[in-house]
Amino acid sequence: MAADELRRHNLATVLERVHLSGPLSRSDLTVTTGLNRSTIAGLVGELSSLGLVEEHPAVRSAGPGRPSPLVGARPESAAVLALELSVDSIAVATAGLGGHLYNKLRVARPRERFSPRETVQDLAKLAEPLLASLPSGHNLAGVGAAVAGVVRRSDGFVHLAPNLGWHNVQLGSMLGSELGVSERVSVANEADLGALAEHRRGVGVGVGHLIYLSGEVGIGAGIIYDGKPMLGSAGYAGEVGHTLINPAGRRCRCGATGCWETEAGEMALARAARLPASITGLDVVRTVRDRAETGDQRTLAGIAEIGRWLGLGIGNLINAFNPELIVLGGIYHALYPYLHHSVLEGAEQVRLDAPAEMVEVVRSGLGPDAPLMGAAEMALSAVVTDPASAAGHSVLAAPGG
Amino acid sequence: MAADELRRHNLATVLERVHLSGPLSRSDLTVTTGLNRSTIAGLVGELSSLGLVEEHPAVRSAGPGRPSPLVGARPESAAVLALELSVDSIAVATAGLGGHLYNKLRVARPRERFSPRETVQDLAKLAEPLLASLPSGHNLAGVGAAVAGVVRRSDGFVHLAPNLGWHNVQLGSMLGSELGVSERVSVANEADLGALAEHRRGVGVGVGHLIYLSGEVGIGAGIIYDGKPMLGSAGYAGEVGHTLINPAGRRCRCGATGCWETEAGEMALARAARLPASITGLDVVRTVRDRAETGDQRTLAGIAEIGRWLGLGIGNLINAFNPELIVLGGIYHALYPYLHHSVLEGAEQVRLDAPAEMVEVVRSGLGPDAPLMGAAEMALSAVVTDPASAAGHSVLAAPGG
DNA sequence: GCCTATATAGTGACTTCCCCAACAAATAGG
DNA sequence: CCTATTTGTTGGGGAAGTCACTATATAGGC
Repeated sequence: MAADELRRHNLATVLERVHLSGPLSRSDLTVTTGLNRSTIAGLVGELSSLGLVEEHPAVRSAGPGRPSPLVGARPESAAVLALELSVDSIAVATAGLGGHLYNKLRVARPRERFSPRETVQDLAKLAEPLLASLPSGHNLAGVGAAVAGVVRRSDGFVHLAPNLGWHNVQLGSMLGSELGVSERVSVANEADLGALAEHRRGVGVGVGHLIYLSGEVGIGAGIIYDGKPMLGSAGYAGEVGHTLINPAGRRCRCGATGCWETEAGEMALARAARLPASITGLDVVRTVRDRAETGDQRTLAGIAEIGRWLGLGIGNLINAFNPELIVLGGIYHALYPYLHHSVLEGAEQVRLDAPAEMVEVVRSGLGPDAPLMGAAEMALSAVVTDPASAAGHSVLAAPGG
Repeated sequence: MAADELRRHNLATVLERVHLSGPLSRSDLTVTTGLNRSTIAGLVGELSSLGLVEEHPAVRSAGPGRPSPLVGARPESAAVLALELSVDSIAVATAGLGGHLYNKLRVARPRERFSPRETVQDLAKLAEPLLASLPSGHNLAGVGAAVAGVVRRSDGFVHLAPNLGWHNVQLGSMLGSELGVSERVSVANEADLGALAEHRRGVGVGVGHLIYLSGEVGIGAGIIYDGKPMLGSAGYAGEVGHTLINPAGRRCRCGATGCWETEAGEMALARAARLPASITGLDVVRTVRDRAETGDQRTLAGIAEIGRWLGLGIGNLINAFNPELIVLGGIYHALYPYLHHSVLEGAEQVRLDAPAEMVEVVRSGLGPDAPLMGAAEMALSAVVTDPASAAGHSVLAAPGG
């Protein structure tokens, strides 16, 4: 490691703590980073002169001694635009350093096939007022997008998004040109970003190893390994929807037989809950939940059945990844109260070599917005990782919205 | 990161290159580390004075310019003892920094239940002559052990080793006291170490993401993620033998139904190849291979069947981990020529969202010794990771064997 | 209200480590 | 034998973190 990387690394460490944990006193920073007081002073000073953090006089005084000023992130120093392209809706949000959420907007969409161009234009229209209402003097540091599909991170190329009907779409560059953003448009898989969001702002804060399961039409997993997103060699890790779990099962839309999502996904739910074929799309989960609320036995049994299959697959994931936490998002978040018993039952059916009490299965803390929040966090990461070079660079090609 | 960690980190980087790639010229080191010539000179000098590396005059002269001396690891500066506790054999080896193998000894064992104490004593007896024949002036830097079981790394506690009939064994400390070694006895899972070995010395050199499959009685996976062993939160990642793959399948020894190893493990092989029940243990694979060599159709069909199941599970792992390489060890190494077609067939049956040509399935390069070599590498890692503090510390409580 | 103990910030000297530039050394090729 | 090229060596310089000392601000006891 070169000498200048040391400084960058330490700046990033300090900014990351402040970004993730909220305002911290300088002495907190000394303790948690292990760096010297003088060093922290220098680092905070530099971050402060970059405009990324602000020092406030200490508020609460906890015991004797000179009070330590609080170091807090300045949200407007790095604002980002977060986008979500999901099966049933698109959403936009603006957020700032420190996790501050300025605004959020979600619009339902029918499950028709929208072309990439239409979708990108719709997103830009949604984003316009949000960008315009950002505080003056803000600095747009980047754009992040969550897509329900298989994405190459390096350039935001969408290999495949079956539920959007997309195939080989240059989404990254399309978003960049439509939004008038010159660089730093990052695109990632919905589940991966859900995992990131839950790890940073949701139920997974402080948990080093977790798996987020995004159940929409299919099933996707986002994996946090040792506190960092685990993407695999090309970014396709966690594509678990079509893992084989039941060779004697039903035929999947993908052509194979017995894929996990065929047994535990939305279509399996509709079938197990005996919904009429007329109910489709978002209405599947809505109807199932409504009926479950009334205590309808047939529905509850159907939920339990897909819960069991979900649990079996979760057991497999636990054996493979040894996580501390499984976070259920998407439709599993919506149905969690009726689902979690059978999920645990299914998971316990798979023999675990690790003591079972080491894993917890919980409901997503951020709910349907997890991927969107993850997109914001991803965009903010560029600033946090390299504060010195990222600060002050606005990403807009031309001023104005 | 504190200031002194920088030096340690750079020393480790240089020593690691030399350890893994063999003798390198100083200018190679400058290029690959990105550090300055002067810095490399200083680092090499320090490693040299610690006795860990040696400089030799440049041999081959490749073009004009002043020849760059070669920096090579000194094996005797950090020798290690590697142990393997496997289902059908135990093995010991001595190796030195740079991957130099001094000696190796493997002894077959019947598949009876040996107590931990017996086994440890046998290992110590095997190790004695190897330790005695190490070059004088050697420095025993540590001991590494590979076990076919679920191991807690921190203290070498064996939770479960079904094929050894063990349960909650303090293997680490038992080995330490039996060998007269005061510290640095590390114990790990066989498959994890197989993966490490293949990554460092086998077919996976230079491959950042690979999965090693160890097929003995059961199936275990060792995962290298981004060049580093992926252990999971508690070290139990890769325990894939009992992942569910066929709910309509046979009952597994573990009590569950349709575990992967029930469909693709050794017992499944014996059944599929229609071996008489009298053939057990090591003889299963031997017999199957012998019959396959003669072209026996029934045997070949049986191998193909378990190959297909193996491939299906591999497809699942590819979807979950997105590796670049799958390395087949254990019985799959032995049967590879008759197996690999059906494995690929099975893997292709699972739909991959990543382009399939990005994954390769290959035969282990180190064969049956992969876990043993991995144990050596694990023990050497302590020295490589922290050269300054590790050098010169011998691990033997008392001199002599 | 004042004093003391405690905890933390500020400051400047110091050390370590890496980088750089100039020079020296060793080789290939003409 | 000379030149171009590459690399080791050396000493100066700068950046970053550490340390010791001093200054400051609070809590709590008298």
